[in-house]
Amino acid sequence: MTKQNSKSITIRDVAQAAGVSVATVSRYINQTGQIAEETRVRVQKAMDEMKYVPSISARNLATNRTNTIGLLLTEIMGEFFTPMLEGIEKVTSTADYNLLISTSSRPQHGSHLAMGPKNTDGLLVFLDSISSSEIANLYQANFPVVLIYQSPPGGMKIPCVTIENKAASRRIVDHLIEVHNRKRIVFLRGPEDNEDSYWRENGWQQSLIAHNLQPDPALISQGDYNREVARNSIKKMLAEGIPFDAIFSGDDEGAFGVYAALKEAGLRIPEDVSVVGFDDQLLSSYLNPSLTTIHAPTREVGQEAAHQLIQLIRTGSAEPLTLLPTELIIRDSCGCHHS
Amino acid sequence: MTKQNSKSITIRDVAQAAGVSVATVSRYINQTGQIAEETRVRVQKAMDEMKYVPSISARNLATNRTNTIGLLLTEIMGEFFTPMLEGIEKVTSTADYNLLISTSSRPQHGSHLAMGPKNTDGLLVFLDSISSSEIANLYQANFPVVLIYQSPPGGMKIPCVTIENKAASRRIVDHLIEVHNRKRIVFLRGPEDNEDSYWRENGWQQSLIAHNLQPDPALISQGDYNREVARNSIKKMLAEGIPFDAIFSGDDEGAFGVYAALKEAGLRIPEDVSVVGFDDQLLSSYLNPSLTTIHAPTREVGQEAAHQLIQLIRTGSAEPLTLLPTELIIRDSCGCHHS
DNA sequence: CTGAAAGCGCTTACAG
DNA sequence: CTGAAAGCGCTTACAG
Repeated sequence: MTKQNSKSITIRDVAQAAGVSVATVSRYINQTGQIAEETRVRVQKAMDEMKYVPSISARNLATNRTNTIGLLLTEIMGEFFTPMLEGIEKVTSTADYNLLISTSSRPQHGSHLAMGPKNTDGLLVFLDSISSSEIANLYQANFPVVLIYQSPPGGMKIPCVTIENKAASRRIVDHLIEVHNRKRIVFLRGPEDNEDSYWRENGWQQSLIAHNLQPDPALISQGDYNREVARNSIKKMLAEGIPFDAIFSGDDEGAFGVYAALKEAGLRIPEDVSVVGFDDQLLSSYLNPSLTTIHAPTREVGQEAAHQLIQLIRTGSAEPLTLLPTELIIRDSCGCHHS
Repeated sequence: MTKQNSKSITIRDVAQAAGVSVATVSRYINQTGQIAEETRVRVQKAMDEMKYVPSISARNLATNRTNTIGLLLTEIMGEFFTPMLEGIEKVTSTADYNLLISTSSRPQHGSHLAMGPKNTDGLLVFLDSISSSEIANLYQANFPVVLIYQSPPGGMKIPCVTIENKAASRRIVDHLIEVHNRKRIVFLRGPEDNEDSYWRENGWQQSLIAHNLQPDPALISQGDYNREVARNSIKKMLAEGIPFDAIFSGDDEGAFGVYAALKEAGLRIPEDVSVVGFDDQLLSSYLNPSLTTIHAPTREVGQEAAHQLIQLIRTGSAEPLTLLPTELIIRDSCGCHHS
């Protein structure tokens, strides 16, 4: 075992060196209570000389706070996830919170969730990383939680931050129909029960109806927010001879798979098939042709969620629902800018 | 303030309910020491009924361990970073360690580094996220540290995990020369003092020399592992009329910028200019043309680093240097597979 | 403005 | 196999 600071210096050592009580040192460090100027100097000097670093564990135990925020995920998902993490990290670190990340609950002897009131001050819960009943437990314990990309189950009043899906989806499908005269537009669904996907499909449907086009169930297929799944879905539709002239993939990730499937089939984008996505990942503008999509402000979602959680921790209340605006990004894959 | 568990249940409550001492409950939870079967049952039952969750802070204070690993970064960098984080997270969570992430040191009253012996059991230090003197401090305190993509400064024996750069770089340049008959090959450097970039440049140079081509300083330019910087560098070279027929970008990120610059100039890849990179990011295979590059096993780097750190924490020693192999990935941008 | 002391919830020799 | 008790390093009423 590596010995860690065999004789770590404590607040007691500092107090002694400065000729004051530990209470005074504590007050100085935490800037709580008045302290004579002369005393401050002595304490600071002692701390500097001894290179004192407070014990977080002891502080946590004494205050019943942890100063850390937990982030719960199912997995760290590639491109999509990174900007969100950046946003979260930026806000939490600025507010002097530690960020604890956990992708899977790791039940231990006598524990239930890897994170909770005992080791965090509040939780950021991404999508369905934990079950509704676990959310309910936290909720009942009045423990600060903010949901990301997921609205609270069954009537719980848990703050949630997510993005506007439906109107944007409707707009992108409108574009396909009105500008590019597409009539048979495939919708590639996300994973089952995914809220975003639900609203995106809803937007797709409304657009069709508004243009007197009948939503054809045969044009709805599984994309799962996954390249390979999307790719196979399109291959299958092609093999089955289902006719279509455009594809609205529930997310960009799926659109990448669509590109592959279409390419393999010798179909051209956008001449033969218009393709549009949702998310506006980094990659999307680099595709050939560049992908027309809807920009989801993922980074801002992360920031906003962290903000709300910190506010919830500090004041006891937060915005019930934060709906971040999305934006239509017209590029080449729909048929625009195309000679 | 949100009240957290106003009356949180403790080990004392469990002990009382089970009719044993707290010592026994502690032993049971930690599986240290023998306990009568009958007693175990009673304790477990009490824990279940009360939904007991141990206080991490108290445990940490008592044991002087934190069970968390700190990850120090300069920033969370896009695509490149994600796989590494995945690798790290996987290993740490499997070994039941918490992962604490910090991108910037946030000096507080009386503290020096956001992470250290007081709140972590060991540190994963990525690139130059902290200064050499801080590394030296940790080293002298015999605190477990593993360096990622960076060798230890001045003779310190700190374990390091990184990738093979030079031989792979030499190989990719060889390929450009031998297979595609390129003669004026640009090298786009990474950020100043970046070790990887140094060795990649070294490989580039050796390949040229081995083929009797004089390394031309005019062909070395700044890429900074950054799209825009790389793009501007190439635009500048083009404007200055410096002739070249291939570009070896120090990393894929820069190669993306190269694509943009070449495209703007009306130059074709690979017909007019071969382009190759280093890293093999997710995006690279999706570019048009797909990017010939060197695969850096970033995910494995993360895993391996976490492994080494945990070993270091537990046994007191680890592999001094772990050099992960890289692999040449031939795609289209060099000129292969091109009719 | 400062100090003595209790308490936060665990772990761990030390006895038995 | 089990318990009593000290100790981990802080914070925070309570007095003064």
